[in-house]
Amino acid sequence: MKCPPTKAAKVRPPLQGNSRHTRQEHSQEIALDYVELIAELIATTGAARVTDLAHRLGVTHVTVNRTIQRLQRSGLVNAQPYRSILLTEAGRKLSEESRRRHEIVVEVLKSLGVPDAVAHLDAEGMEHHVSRKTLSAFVKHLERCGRHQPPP
Amino acid sequence: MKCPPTKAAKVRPPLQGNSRHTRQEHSQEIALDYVELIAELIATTGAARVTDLAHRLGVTHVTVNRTIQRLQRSGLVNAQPYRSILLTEAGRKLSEESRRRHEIVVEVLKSLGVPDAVAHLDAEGMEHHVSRKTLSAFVKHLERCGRHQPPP
DNA sequence: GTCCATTTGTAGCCTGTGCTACAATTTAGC
DNA sequence: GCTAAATTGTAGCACAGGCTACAAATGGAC
Repeated sequence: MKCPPTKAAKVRPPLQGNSRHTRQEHSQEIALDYVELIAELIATTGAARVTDLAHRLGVTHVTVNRTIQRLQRSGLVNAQPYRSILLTEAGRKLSEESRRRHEIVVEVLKSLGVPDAVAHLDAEGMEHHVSRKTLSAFVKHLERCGRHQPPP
Repeated sequence: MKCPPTKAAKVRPPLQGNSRHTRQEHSQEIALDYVELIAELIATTGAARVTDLAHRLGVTHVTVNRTIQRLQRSGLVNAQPYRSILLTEAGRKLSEESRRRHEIVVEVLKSLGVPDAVAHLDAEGMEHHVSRKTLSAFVKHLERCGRHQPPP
């Protein structure tokens, strides 16, 4: 025989210590980037087109296309062939949360003396790794500093 | 004909805006995690074994094995079959840099009121996105706070 | 020295992201 | 309405990271 239950199907590895970057998290980060950018494009230009996304993300339209397909499968966007990409309710919610998070991180970086431009660039990468607790600590810090932070 | 130079071989896309997460960066992050962990294991247990790495990273030994092969190709580690993994000079240097960066991020988070445990977890993800300039702003901030930060 | 558990390595599969090349559709010009 | 350019979609490749299943080596117990 070849494949017995193998000891209770090996439920899942223990995942002790740091178990982030499970590839799933990586694609989740990418999903957030897309959703955020789609929201921005719709807000500023009225539509989220594949070419624009590709341009802004620095990838080809093919990559965008396939990622959009994946996002559609997971219910974040609503895309029909040859038409502008729309966000679902879930996608819109996610984009707003992501945007707020992004702005908070930027404000915190600036409050620590990081130059504006750098703060925006770095926040883009960091924001996906800021946990709930850290985020709330950030908000409290901004309140202490008397800095403006976006409403929840 | 099928494949003319296609307009100067299309040197590279413009990459305007945010062009991070190019998959290359992702694997670079993973490389840093490995190198850092290898250094830690060697320091604490005397050897970096595949199984330990797998355990700590929350992946199977197979994944570790292949990643190690990749790291060896890029000259960061020195691995021989069935023997403990060693860091090359480049790998050691990278791991120290990474470690210092990690500690700075942790200290900054703590100085902002993030609980210890959370700070360590979040720093792990954030540290790879902290640019040189932001890092130096962090160091200055820690000096202002009178917090201890690791030497360069 | 032999046997068995642990550790390490290999084969082969899936998914996700990147690409080039090419096909189909839309849009704009006429 | 027809044609050409731009946009979007599809096919098929490469590579990295994840896995299971299985093979090989190492290291102790005896």
